[in-house]
Amino acid sequence: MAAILDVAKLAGVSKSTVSHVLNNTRFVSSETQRKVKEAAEALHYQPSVVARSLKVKTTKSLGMIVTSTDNPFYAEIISAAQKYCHEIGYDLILCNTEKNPIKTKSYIQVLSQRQVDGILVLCTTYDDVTFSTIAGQKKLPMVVLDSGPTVKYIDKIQDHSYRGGLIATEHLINLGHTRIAHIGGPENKLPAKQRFDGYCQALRDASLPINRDLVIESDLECEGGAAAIKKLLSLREPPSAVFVANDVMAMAAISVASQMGLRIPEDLSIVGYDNISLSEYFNPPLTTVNQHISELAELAVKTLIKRILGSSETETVVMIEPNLVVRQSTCEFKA
Amino acid sequence: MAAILDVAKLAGVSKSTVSHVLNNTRFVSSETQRKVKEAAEALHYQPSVVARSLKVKTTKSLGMIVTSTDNPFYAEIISAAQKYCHEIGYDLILCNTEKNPIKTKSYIQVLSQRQVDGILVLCTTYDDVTFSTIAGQKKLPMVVLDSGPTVKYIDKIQDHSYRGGLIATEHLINLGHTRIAHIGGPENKLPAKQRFDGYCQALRDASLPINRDLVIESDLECEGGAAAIKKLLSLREPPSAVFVANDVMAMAAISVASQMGLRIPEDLSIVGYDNISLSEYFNPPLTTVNQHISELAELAVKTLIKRILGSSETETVVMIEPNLVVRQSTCEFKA
DNA sequence: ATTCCCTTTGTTATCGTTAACTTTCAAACC
DNA sequence: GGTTTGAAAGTTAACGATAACAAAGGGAAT
Repeated sequence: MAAILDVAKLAGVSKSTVSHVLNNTRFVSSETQRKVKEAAEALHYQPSVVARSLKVKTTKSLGMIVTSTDNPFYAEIISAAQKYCHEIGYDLILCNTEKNPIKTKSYIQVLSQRQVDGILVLCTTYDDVTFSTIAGQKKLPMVVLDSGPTVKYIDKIQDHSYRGGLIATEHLINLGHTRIAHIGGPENKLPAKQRFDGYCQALRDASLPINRDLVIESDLECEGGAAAIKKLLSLREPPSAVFVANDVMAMAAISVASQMGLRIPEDLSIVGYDNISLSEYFNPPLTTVNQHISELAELAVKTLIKRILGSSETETVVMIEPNLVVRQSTCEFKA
Repeated sequence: MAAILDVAKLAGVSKSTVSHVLNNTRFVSSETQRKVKEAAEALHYQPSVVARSLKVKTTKSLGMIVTSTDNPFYAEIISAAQKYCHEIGYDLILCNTEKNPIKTKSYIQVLSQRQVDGILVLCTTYDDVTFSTIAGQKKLPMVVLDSGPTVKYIDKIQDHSYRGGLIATEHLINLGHTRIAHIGGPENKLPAKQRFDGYCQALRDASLPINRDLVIESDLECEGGAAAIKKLLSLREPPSAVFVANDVMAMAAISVASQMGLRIPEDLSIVGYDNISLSEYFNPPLTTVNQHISELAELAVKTLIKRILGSSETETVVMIEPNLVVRQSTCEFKA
């Protein structure tokens, strides 16, 4: 591949002139500019970002660490983040930890060796203090999306899950339900905890009892949702509605409830959480809490970039307000 | 960040010795090894892959160009590809073209400037001859997954969509259906065309007529699937079964058919294609053609690496045999 | 004691950029 | 006419690794 020196020779100028015309970084006469551009064109010259990175000590690349890239919720965040990155001239290196702390550690090392300018951390289970240590030690900007406690050196963007849990449950209450179950995520994950708290608050506000038999802590995966709904439906007095902490569990729940002969929503109302794009086309279309996935992702990238560009304000945590989108998996309670 | 020279100084040896012990690339006395390792440890030394890349002219990174990263089928391929890449020490730079040729071009340029060692192209609509030209010109290894005609310089991995279309349709025929519709993908995409061909062949084999009213060319997205099923169901003589060219369209089809009062599968059997992980938990669980997504992705990466490592055999196209997984969205035809 | 060889480690050019520091040259000024 | 000034472009030292080449030193062979 042609290097800058080749272009310089062909154009009959020095390397630095080529660099300057291509980067518009100092005045060059239009005649020289023309020659340089023609030479670059003729040689199909592509500047080497690796050489450039070495010199300027910045790679214009970001790492993204995710527990699972094929879960639709994560996939949509990745998609939105990547899209925004490209718009502002950054590239994204994708890392999938599969909930494995060893892999997580390995990815952090890889990204650090690749000298990414910053890291986006999405809902990983790696112990957050370690992240903080690394962020502080290496001065590697990080922002956490969705999960993880507030921690030093790391900004955080998440949806306001407490509000989400609240409005989801209120919706069910307003429909006349009183036995409302909850299938939650791992309670050591903050958003899951907050959704549960919102659920509890809504019940309390309505003077409804919080029945521990009706809340199940699960894993945010289909399998967990399926297992949880089976448990709930085998109760002596099963719920008439359930608020599920994410869409894929909600879908699985609907699927197995249907298999068991229940009609959704007539016999059982279900509200999910996330508003992944498939929820609109589920059977029935899913009533769910909209997390504003792309806004979330975009804001995370923006925040990270700001940090990379040198902002040194203390860590911020931003919460995005969710809203309920009512579709057909919920309806009025009929005794 | 500490550089190799810092380590060398602290250990009291030369840069090359440090490099050699860290890379195990020539004999170093164990005493010296110890000193070097200790120094590296003490300084939290992380070698710079950008400097290394500049010197060795290889980045150990791959680009992945995809039309849409949040479609579950693509998301699962990306996930599998990324996972395998990491296992063999490569990193993945993700690029999402959103079917936009301008973006595609821009990504190719970005990846080339980043000196990725190779590119994985997934089902993009960018004109394939251009890809071929670039692959040949820049000597940038590429492999195409899923879509795109066979073209010079580029290996291709895909599932055997003709067989998939055949077995899906045979399944419906064996269940006694005779009015079998097809919702296909864009016919300029080879796998879509092949699935349709398989469908036709199965009908012919069973001496069933191929009814043009019953086949609809769509876009492989939910919206398209929804529109297509509406059209089919408004026919004077609607089908009793439909073979849909991918899972998300099949899901959308089931969803709207249900909304219109049809029971799935009693009133309408539907078979999808892909076997995305959600299909198992759809309502009802989807009968679908299993594309062996992770094998596909892994084989693509393997093929690309082989090319990168210098294999110069002529372009290969590998087809992976699909299989049918029968779940609950299909059943016997009852008049 | 000189030479040779082998083991172990050091020196240095290089990869392709960027940018600080020079240089060149012509017009303008006194 | 010589100095100043300023515009335009050139020289070169990094950036951080790798690896080809070189060298030092000790033991064995002559």
